[in-house]
Amino acid sequence: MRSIQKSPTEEEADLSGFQLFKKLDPEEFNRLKQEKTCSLYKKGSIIYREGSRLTGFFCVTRGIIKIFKTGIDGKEQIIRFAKKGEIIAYRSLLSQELACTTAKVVDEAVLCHIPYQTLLFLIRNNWQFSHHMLQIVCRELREANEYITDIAQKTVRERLAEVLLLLKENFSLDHQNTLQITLTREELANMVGTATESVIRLLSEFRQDKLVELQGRKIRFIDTQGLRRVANI
Amino acid sequence: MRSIQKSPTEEEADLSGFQLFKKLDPEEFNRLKQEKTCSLYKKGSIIYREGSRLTGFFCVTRGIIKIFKTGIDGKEQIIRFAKKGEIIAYRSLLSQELACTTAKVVDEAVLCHIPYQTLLFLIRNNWQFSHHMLQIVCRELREANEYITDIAQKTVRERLAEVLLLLKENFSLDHQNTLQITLTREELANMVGTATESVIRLLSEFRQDKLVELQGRKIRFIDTQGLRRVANI
DNA sequence: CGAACTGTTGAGAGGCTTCAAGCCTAGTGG
DNA sequence: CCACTAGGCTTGAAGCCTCTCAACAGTTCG
Repeated sequence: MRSIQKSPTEEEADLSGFQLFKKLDPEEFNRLKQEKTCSLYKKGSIIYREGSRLTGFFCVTRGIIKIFKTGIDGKEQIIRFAKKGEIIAYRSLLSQELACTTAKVVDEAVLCHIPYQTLLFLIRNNWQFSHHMLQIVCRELREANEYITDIAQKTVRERLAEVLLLLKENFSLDHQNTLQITLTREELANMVGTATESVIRLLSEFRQDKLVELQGRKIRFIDTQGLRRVANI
Repeated sequence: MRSIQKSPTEEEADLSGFQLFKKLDPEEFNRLKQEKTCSLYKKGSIIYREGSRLTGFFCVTRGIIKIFKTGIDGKEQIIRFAKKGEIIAYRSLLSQELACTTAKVVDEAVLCHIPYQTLLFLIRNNWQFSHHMLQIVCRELREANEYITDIAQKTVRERLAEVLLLLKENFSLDHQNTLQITLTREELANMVGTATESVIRLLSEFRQDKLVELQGRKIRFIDTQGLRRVANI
C-alpha cells in the first residue's frame, strides 16, 4: 500500500532546515545525508500502518500527514497532523514497539526516511541531539495530556471550537483568513471525537453566529475572539 | 504547601533499584547519590503545583502519587498514578516548561528529588541514560494516545471497566483479589472523565452483574473476563 | 454519466449530567 | 469514649446533549 512516486527535488531532500539536526557536526550530518532516503508520496497513500514494524522515522519536508489510531468499529481517532519541519514515526521506533498509529498523506508530501541505525548512531554520538529529541517527545506528551483533559471535560461544541483554533495556529491562513488545510467533516469529527453529523450541525451554528464562514471544505475565520469564548479557553 | 516530614530510611533513599539508573557507571551513580534529596511526604501533601517552575524531577521509592490537571471549574483530570520505581515531573523539566500538572500524595510516599543540573549532567555524559529516558517518555506518550482514543470513542461504562482493569494491572491485588489502591468515587470519576454519580451507578451495576464486589472503597474483582467484555477490549 | 463518496437535515432514542435530598463514614474535639 | 461535623456516598427525577438511523442533495472522479 506504500505508494512511492517520482523522486522529489534536491531542495525537498534537504534536511538542514530541521531544528533537530542543527547541533550535528559536519561528519554526523553527512552520515545522515547519506543514509536517508527521500520520496514523494501522493495524497491518500499510507506511510505506515498501525501494528507494523518500523525501520526508521520520517522527516516531513513537504505536505501534510494525518496520524491516527483505529478505534471501535474502525473509527479513526486523529492524534495529530504533521507538516514541514516535523518528524513522524519516532515514538514507536524509540520505544521499540510496533506502530500504534497509522500515517496517511492528506496533502501530497515529501518524506525522508532515516534508518533506525542512523537514529541510534546520533543518540550515541551527540547528546544535544538526544536532548532535543527528548524535548520534542515531552512537548507532544504535554499536548496529549491537555487533549485528554479537554476531551474528558468539555462539550463537543467547545471541543470543535478549540480544534478550529488549533488548526488556525498550526496551519497558516491565507489573506482572507481562510484555513490553509482542508479537511472533510468526518476528519474534523475524528479530531473532536464526535459524529460527523454533530460537526455539520455545529459548524452551521458557528456560521449562523457569525464566527466562521463556510464554502465547501474551506473555513474562513470571522470572529476568532468569539470562537475562543465558545471554546472556553 | 509542600509538606516534608521526617527523613525516610536508608533503604528508601536507595536509587539502585531504578531501571533508569542501571547503566550509570560508579562515578555517575555517586554523583546522583550525593546530589539527590529524599523526603517523606504524608498523604494529601502536594509535591508540585500546575504552573510552578520545577527545580528537578522526583523518583518514587514508596507510596502512590496522583498526577492530575485542573480543567473546567477546577475539576481534576487524573493523568496517571506513579508508584515505587517510577519518576515524576520529568516532562515539564525536560521541555523546560512550567509544570502542566499537579502531583499529590495519595498514599504516604518517599520521593528523591534530583536537581535539573544533575539530570543535564547525566544526559550529557551517558547516552544510555538519555536513551532510556526517551523510551520512558515514548511509552507514556503511547499510553496517552491510547487514552485519547478511548475517551473519545467509548461510553462511560466501557471506560470505567477499562480503568478498573488498568488499576488492576498497575496496582497489585491482595489474596482476595481486592485492589490495593483505594480511590474515592470522585477520583475514579476524574480518571474516567465523568460525573461522580455516574461512577456510583455504574459500579453498582457492575456489582449486580457479579463483576466486582464493593466494600466502601475496596474493590474486589470477581469476573475479570466479564469486565474485559464490558470494556470492549 | 453514473457510482461512490461527502454533506445536510430531521426525528427519535438514550446515555449522561445536573440538581436535590438524605444517608453514611471517618475523623475531631470535648 | 462519644457526640458532632464535614465530606463522601447513594438514589431519584428531570432534562439535555449527542448519537444513530434514515433519506436525500450535492460533489467528485473514473
